[in-house]
Amino acid sequence: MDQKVDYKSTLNLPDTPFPMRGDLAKREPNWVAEWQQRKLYEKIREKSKGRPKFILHDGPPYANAAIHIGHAVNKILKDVVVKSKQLAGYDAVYVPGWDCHGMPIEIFVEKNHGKNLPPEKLMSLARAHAESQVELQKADFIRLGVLGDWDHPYKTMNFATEAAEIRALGGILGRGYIYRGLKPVNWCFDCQSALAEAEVEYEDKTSITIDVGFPIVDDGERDKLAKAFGLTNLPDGPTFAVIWTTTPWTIPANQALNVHPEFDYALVATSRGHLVLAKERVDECLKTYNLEGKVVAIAKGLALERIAFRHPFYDRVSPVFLGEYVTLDTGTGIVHSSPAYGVDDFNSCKRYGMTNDEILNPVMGNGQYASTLPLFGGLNIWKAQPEIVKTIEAAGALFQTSNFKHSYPHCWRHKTPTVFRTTAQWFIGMDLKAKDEDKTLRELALAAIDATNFYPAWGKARLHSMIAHRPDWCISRQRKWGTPIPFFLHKETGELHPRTAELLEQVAQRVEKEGIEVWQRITVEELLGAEAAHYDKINDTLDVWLDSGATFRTVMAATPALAKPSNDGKPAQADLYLEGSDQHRGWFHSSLLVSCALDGRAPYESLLTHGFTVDAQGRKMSKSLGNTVVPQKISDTLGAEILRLWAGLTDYSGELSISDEILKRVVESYRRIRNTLRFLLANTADFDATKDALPVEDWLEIDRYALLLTTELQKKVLDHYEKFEFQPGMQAIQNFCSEDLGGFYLDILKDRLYTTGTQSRSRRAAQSALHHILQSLTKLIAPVLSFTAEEIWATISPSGPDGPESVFLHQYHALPPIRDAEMLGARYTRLKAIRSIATATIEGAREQKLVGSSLQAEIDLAVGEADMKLLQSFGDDLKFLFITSAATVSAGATHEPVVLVKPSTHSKCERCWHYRADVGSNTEHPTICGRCVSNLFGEGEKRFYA
RNA sequence: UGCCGCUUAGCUCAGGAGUAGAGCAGUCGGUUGAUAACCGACAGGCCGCUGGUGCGAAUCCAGCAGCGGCGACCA
Repeated sequence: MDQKVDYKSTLNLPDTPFPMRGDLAKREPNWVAEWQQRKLYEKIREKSKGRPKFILHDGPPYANAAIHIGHAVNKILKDVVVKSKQLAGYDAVYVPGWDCHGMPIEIFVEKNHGKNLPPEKLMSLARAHAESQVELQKADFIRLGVLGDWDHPYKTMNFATEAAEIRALGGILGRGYIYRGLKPVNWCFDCQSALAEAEVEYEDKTSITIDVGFPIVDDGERDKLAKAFGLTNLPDGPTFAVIWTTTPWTIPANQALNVHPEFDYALVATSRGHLVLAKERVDECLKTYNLEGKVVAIAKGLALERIAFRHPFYDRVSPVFLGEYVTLDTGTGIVHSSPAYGVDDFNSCKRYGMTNDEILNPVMGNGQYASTLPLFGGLNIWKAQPEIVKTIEAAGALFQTSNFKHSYPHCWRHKTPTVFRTTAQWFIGMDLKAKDEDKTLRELALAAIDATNFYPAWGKARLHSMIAHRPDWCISRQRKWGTPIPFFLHKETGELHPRTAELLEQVAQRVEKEGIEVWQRITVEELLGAEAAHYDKINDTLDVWLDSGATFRTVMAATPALAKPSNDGKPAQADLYLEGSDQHRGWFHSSLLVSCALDGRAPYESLLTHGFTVDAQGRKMSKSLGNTVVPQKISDTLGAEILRLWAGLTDYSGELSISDEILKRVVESYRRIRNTLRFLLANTADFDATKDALPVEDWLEIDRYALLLTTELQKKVLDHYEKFEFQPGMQAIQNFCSEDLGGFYLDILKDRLYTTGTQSRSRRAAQSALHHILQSLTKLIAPVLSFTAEEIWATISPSGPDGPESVFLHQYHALPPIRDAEMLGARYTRLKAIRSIATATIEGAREQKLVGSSLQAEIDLAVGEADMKLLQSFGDDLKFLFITSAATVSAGATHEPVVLVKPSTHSKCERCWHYRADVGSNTEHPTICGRCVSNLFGEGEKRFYA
């Protein structure tokens, strides 16, 4: 053996086709395509038959425009939940859905094809547009690695769903919750429709404010006013009740003035006559009016009741009504009341006996004054405001005008200011009781909230207070692209047709076949025959929030895959609804009300909420700030896997911040996890668990300890997953890879894996442990790092005739039990403490250039009695634990171990790199040590601990 | 304006009355048999601010600030 021997080739070095770099952006689309081609979702369903179902019912995104980061977060979290439940042994079904009716699509169609299209034309264009948007978003969702029944998603515009919604409407009506009422409702002039609470958002708006004087009507009223102020006569000259408003456009509809019964009102003498103002507001008002004034008399608001003033420019009387809602914060303490355009105004006027017919409503649905309105007919109300101010001024009634910035309701679709407008609408009454219920709908909903689990817990208080305070739900819309409210009203009485339930079913059957468009074609005669002459057909549509709010019934209960067995005759609840926190007033809310109206309980057992995405500074994402992060771009550069890991590593209960730096950190985390898994793969490449695995009892001690750490990790992570806490789970995995594996077990293990006999017990024991760790970790990361887990799985279990196997067809790994867990934990906890002292000391020696690699060092550990016993118990294997060439133990003077490091004086074994006295002891192999000779040609070294 | 939540190292997050923690990033070094990887050491924090109760507060209490959310009839 004179020739140089290639000992390196005798080592068992890592070997794997699994690349170090994921090349995610490029390779992910292949996985996605493969999942689709192999019908993975269906295979999982097949395999899970008979297991308990876990239903995460998808909240339908609105079918409009490409997805943004918020959509991505939501879908990824849903996917992580579903997969974690699937791996936990459930049949975790996921049927994605889309919200397809409603304004944005209708607006889109109007923009592109013009207004005033024939209804059926509009609807077919809307349907086609919605369909295209569903496809667009679907592709983006699939690209994120989300598994679901993408071939059979639900759409609220499916004929069957539309029909089911009409039946649900019938159900709610049948239970007695629906009524028609004349009320002020939120109104958007751009929608030309009523809006629900959830469709209104507050934005800053600058309004024109005016202070307007309403002159006292006549001598009779002057006397009453004098009396109210305890005067015998009202002083001569003009007398005004002065009001302040931020909505001059409501002045033409003014029909009353409101004062607070308890407040003091002053009669103030000024150069412009006598003014009635709240006493507390006098000084400030006079200042703004630039007037000197003197309080002549004081009266309680109560005394002013029903005294009549005159409208500033119309020949009309405006009486004083009492209102508790009047405040003294701003204004004059007197509020002008236009019952058609304010909730309080409406209520107080009704209380004073005003009939519906008496309420003036000169503003049309499009925001213009009716042509019949004197002075301003045909004008847009916002544009008319300066004119109104001028008119008031010309009438000598204007005391002040200025601009005022305040928070004001806006349409969340159009972003334009909304108003309250009194119209006849259909409502679901919050405080109504069904015939067989002793609780009101509101009470039912509150009780249902109590019975629901919230993640995080504060969601409960939030939804509770919303439901407790919300007004009745206005469910009718004056639009076309929506589920019709197919009612017939009696022309004289305004009553619903007595056979409404039956008629609804007839319409539902038609809709089931022809879609909601059919309502446009159905004539009154067709359904009512001879009665037709007495009935009007309603053309309102339903609020889209009812579409999505009813999906637990129209979709979940109607889709066999989503239906869980029910034990009480009512459809089973979903296990979970998971949406952004804005859905407390959206889908969580509407679903709760519809479900309580129909079934008297919530449609879900648990609610999970996540926050919104913000940038690194915590600012909201907005196009104008230029801080938006586009999911498609991340998928195409870093890979969707990075976005998934970002979601998994972020505490989603608050805001989720994302930025380039944050993503960079996520990429680092990804590499760490990926490379650890790669090492496990590479060192078990020649290991066939079915043939080579050793029972735990035959492993070396440190292998059992590694198994113990893995068992603890898996338990911890699964406990977190159970509570939908992915961030701490993923962080634990990351730490496990760095600390327990990279920094300890794997580092120590390399010598044994590489140098001992390929099939030796020592090596097979290590591989047995690595096998279990790999199995466990791969499945633990799979919910979040789905692509990577699948790639690992394909490496572990190569393709069968059916293509590569999927990790998602499996469950979390069942780790073998460990008998001596407690003892192992104690031993190695102390060992690691001693080890960190040793590594620090070796580092010191390295700095002094005494040693380079730790294998150049020999250490002596001077320790106390207990530690001595511990360390000696490792016998000859002790050095392996410290990755030194030798490790001895001696009695130390102190309790704390003292480590002595010296460079080895022996030669370095060419093969195992240990410095040993027996290098060259075998003359046939002069450059390697006795240990290597034995491992290569003899019985192999005996190891028991490491 | 009211209520709720958050505020700990450059980043993501733990901890929760008793001498500040992890991972990643940074710096330095080792290794070159996980190599665009791996190992080690080091450095880095008035634990948002101000008070209070404790022997002792990042931790409990009060107030304030910033950020976020929700609510609000400002006619």
